[in-house]
Amino acid sequence: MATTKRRFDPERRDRIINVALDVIAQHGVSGTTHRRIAEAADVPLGAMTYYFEGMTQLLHEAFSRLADTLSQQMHDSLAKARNADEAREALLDLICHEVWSSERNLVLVFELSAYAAREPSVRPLLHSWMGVTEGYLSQYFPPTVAKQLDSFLDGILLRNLLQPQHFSREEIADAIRKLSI
Amino acid sequence: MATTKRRFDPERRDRIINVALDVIAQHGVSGTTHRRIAEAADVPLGAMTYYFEGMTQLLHEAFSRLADTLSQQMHDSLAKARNADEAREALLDLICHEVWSSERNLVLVFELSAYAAREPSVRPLLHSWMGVTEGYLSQYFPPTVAKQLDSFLDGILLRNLLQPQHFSREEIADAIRKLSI
Amino acid sequence: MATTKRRFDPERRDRIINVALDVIAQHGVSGTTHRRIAEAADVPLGAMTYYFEGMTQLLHEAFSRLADTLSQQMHDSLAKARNADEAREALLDLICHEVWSSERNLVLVFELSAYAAREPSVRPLLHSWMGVTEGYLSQYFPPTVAKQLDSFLDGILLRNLLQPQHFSREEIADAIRKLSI
Amino acid sequence: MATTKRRFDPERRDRIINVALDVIAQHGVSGTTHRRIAEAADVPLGAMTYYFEGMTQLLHEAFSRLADTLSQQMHDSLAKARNADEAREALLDLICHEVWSSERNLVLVFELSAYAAREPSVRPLLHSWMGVTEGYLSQYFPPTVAKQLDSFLDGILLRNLLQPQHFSREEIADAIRKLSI
DNA sequence: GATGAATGAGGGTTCATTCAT
DNA sequence: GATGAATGAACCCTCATTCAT
Repeated sequence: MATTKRRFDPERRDRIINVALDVIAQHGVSGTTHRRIAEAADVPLGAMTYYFEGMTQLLHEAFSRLADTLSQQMHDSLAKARNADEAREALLDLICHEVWSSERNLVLVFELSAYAAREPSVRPLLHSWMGVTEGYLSQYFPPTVAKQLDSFLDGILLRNLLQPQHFSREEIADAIRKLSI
Repeated sequence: MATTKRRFDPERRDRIINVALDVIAQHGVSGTTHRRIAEAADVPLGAMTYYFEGMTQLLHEAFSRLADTLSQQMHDSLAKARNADEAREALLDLICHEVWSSERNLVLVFELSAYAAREPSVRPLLHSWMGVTEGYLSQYFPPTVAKQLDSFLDGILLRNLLQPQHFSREEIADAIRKLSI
Repeated sequence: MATTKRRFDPERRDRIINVALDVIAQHGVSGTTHRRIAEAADVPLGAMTYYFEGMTQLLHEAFSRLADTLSQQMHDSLAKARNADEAREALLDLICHEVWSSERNLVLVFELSAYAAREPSVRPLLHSWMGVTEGYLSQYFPPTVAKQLDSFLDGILLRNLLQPQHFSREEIADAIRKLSI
Repeated sequence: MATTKRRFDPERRDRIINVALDVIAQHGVSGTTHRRIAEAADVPLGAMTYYFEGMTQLLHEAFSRLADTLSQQMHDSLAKARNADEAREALLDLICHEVWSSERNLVLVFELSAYAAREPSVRPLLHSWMGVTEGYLSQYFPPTVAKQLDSFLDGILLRNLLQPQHFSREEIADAIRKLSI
């Protein structure tokens, strides 16, 4: 068969990382094994420790990529705002539609958080994307308000994942307004 | 032999559950094994599946106890409030001192959240304690405000765990005030 | 509940043995455990080692009972024969209908045989019922013929268990006739 | 360290199967464990599930090999017969000397039979070698006679294993003659 | 550079058996 | 006499990792 042939695949390392995130999202860190990733990525088992020092390093790289992706997506959403009103609107869009509408990302953020909670060396990854919102917001709001808005945002995410009925856009808009008057 | 004696320890099942939470807090769900729990609880390995149907049931019971404990602690903090002002103050205390000052609980909440994200059957556990705050707050504030305050609270928790420098009590009080005017 | 009450059950030991045979028939010696028997017999687990020295003794007693039962059934079938012709007919009935029509017995005989093959101390159990036929037959046929008939009978049993399409009564009758002319 | 060396042993899988049969012969299916086989085959425990899907598959392969071996041995014994007389003689040799003189094989056949009695998926293995004799015999005798002879043969085997004093060659020859006149 | 074969440590779980009651 | 609670040994199996190729 043709497909059995050894493929030249220079981006294999990259693909493994992405697949690893999929596996984490589906089975949790606890259910993430070399074997499962290798199979899902259609890569020989030996490749796992060939490309990565060990499971720990692989997890770090995967979570690192997650943080980058999230940061980038948030950047894309918030960068176009040019005043406080547009920032509020961008924030609203961010929560309701774009980044966080994907359950995969939400789940991964929890896995990352739980992992970071026990592994201080990964905490910077969390700061990297958790700080993005605050950074952009502080262009238009005082630092304290930016922090408050950011915290509220995070709280919404938590609820959205875990509660069946989501916040309405109106309720969120109202809170943003009150916090940032 | 002296050490061969059968021990009489009627609260062993209970203790195992508590120890299990410790192990989860320390090693994560992914690092939680029968063997580790048994050793930490000073209990023979065979006791694990003697007292619990399997690892799954043990995790469920452990998380269930966590949810109960949290609910109870939050109840104790919030129940004494008798008007909106006291509710605000109680909320503030809750965040800054009591329940959430323990890193153990914070970590466990993340583990529970990540676990619940993939295991719908445990989600009710999350609702059970996440709803407590909202319930009490809605005695003194309109429903929407109660939800907003609750979300803000959750966001604070997330930050407190993951960011080195915590919110100041003043900043939190300010946000609560603005959201609940 | 009424059924939970401790019953006075003087024949419990007996019942356990019978149930043990059922369990062996269903799961094989390899799948026969104290727990399974206790559950099937509706008897506390502790009773198993209370009534029986150990698994080995229990197996011996169970197989012993099997041998007795088989001997008795064969006796009942063959004892009424009063001449060579009736003996032939009884033999035929034995094979086609009575004892060996039950798959349970066939299966148990194989389990017993396999067990006896490795455990010389149980072999006498096999002789006890395998000798019955030969004993009765030797009343009407020369010793060699009796042995030949008996062997043929055993071969038929083996085939009946393992082959889908059984011998016809006619074919068996023919063989019996030829061997015992 | 010297003993840490990875061994190159291309026929290991094969050897494991053979050793598995030895273990079954010695301890029965019920006493056959990965550990015992691994030790007897001088192979690490992990190799058991590396080479075989699980215990079930290993048992199937082992019994499958047994059936093949038996078929082959019987084939070798019977194929050279060129007429009814030589077939009778070959059959006699088969019973008295060659295949069935090994107690190991006899024991294994009982284990296989008992196993097959509860596991329909292995029954074809039994047919494969039980049919060999009948196949060869039917070249020289009518179908019914072939079946009768085959059954008689099987009965002899059963007795040979379980009874101390074996049939004499003369008695067997006599029975064969009478059945196949 | 890349991989499939192989391993040993450790995973969850089952079990016959013991013993205090 | 009888039992339920409890145990430790052994079970099958999975895994990250190593190493010869």
